[in-house]
Amino acid sequence: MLLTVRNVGRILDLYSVDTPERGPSEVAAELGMGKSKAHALMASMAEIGLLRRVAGGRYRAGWRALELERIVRDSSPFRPVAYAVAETLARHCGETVHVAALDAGQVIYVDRVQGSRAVDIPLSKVGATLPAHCSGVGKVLLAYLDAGEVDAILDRRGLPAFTPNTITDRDALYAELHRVRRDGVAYDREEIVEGLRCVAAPILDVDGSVCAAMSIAAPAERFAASETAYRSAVVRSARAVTERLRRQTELENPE
Amino acid sequence: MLLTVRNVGRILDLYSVDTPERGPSEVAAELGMGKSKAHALMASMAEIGLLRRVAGGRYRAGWRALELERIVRDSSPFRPVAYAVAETLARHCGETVHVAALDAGQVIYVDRVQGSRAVDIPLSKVGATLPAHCSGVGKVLLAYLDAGEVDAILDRRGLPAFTPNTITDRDALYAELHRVRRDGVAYDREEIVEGLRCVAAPILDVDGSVCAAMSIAAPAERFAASETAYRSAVVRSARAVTERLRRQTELENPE
DNA sequence: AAACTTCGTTCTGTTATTCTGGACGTGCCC
DNA sequence: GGGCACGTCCAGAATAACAGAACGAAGTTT
Repeated sequence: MLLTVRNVGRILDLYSVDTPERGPSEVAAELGMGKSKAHALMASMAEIGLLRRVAGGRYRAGWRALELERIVRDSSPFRPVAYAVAETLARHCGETVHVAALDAGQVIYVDRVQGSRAVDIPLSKVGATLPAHCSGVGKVLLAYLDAGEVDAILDRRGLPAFTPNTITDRDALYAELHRVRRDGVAYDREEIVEGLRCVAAPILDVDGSVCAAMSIAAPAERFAASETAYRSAVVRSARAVTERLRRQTELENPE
Repeated sequence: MLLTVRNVGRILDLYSVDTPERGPSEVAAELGMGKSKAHALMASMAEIGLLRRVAGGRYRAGWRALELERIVRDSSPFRPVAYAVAETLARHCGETVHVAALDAGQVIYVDRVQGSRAVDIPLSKVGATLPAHCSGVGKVLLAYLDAGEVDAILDRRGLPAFTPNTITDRDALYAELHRVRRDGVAYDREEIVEGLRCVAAPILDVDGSVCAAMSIAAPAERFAASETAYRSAVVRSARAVTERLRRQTELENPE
């Protein structure tokens, strides 16, 4: 891993919707590096459009994100398919449906569709990232990774607690991931937001690897009332995406 | 400028909607570097989420773009204001209205609103980048830069021709930029797509610097018929954005 | 109004990193 | 089944990045 690139990532990590602007000194202090190093990194990142220099020598997230977002959106084979299925599912069950992928060891919400009864979940905005150990989609995505990869992710990110239900013990998480592999579904039982539960299922790429996950999220009472229905619905929907992807590839590469 | 960061930028430059996937060898050949260097860079970029590793050790644009796009969108003060004004303007004139900013010496289209009579301009999709010397918005954004900065951009990007009308001579461009500063408007007279003209005006940040540009684009005949109307309309709209930004800041920081 | 702090930026020698070139294993095509 | 091209890994050689101090410019405090 190139150290300079890692530092680029650490600087990007500091930016969020709430803190959209930073200066070199600030970054240097937060990352424990010298001012001049932070400045060199940020000035360079500005030149390639990852950051942009604004008045007073401070730096904001750069415009290039708009271009990259378009490339990601238009070039991901499963995204349009998953979105269409998620829409149907959300209309059907009335809850919030998520599509998420794993990005640098974290869950990133790729799409979100709100059903008619859906409550707003501010944490799961499209493009938002969360630790993987505490959400249904996250557990699904971790469950099909090699054990070593999961270890590496946990080493880097830890198992921070969000509610009393969050799994903070490694062995407990491994046991949970084993169950997920066995059952083909993962639950989030108020492990990230109290009163919010969800059930998630894997979406498979054409090569059989798990490339994304889909989930239904609902308030705890409604979830308890419809748990089995939601469970089979999300499994069926995720399978439908997998299936459509397979057929799509067959159409493009007829053998 | 950190060399490693520059190389990250050069790799990102290679990605587009048409070529969303690359391997280390390919990148090494196109950028004139060793295979192992390209691999180290790409693997590192994947770890920070700028790229993502897909089957066969090939790399696609990474999910982190979704997060960054959201940060850019939600944290840019002028974007919501400019979008609202652009919408009104597009409804009024019926043509395509663009909002663009300068990003690493290139024009990036930040927003686009299609009017009722608008023709589709595939080059100007949101997030798309184009050289600055050949569009109305580009000339506006260059015109208010220091001469040295314009030189640096032209050194890096050159003045590629898209149509016979494209300005490819530096001195001719400098003269044009001088006119733009004097008049406060810039034209694109079929310099990027034959049959397409536009007129652009600057949007000023609260500190008086040009932070973006707005333009009306139309087919050459329609444009010729309404040139003076479009010109004053886009100037008025851009001023309206500037003015609203000023008032917005006053409200937030009352003195 | 003046001194002080804090910030972004620049500079230079020293240090640790990145780069080059080669080898390995794998999958694909001839 | 042999050869080619690819992604990945490794070790020495070359070079870029880092720390620390110094400068000018703002903004704040005295």
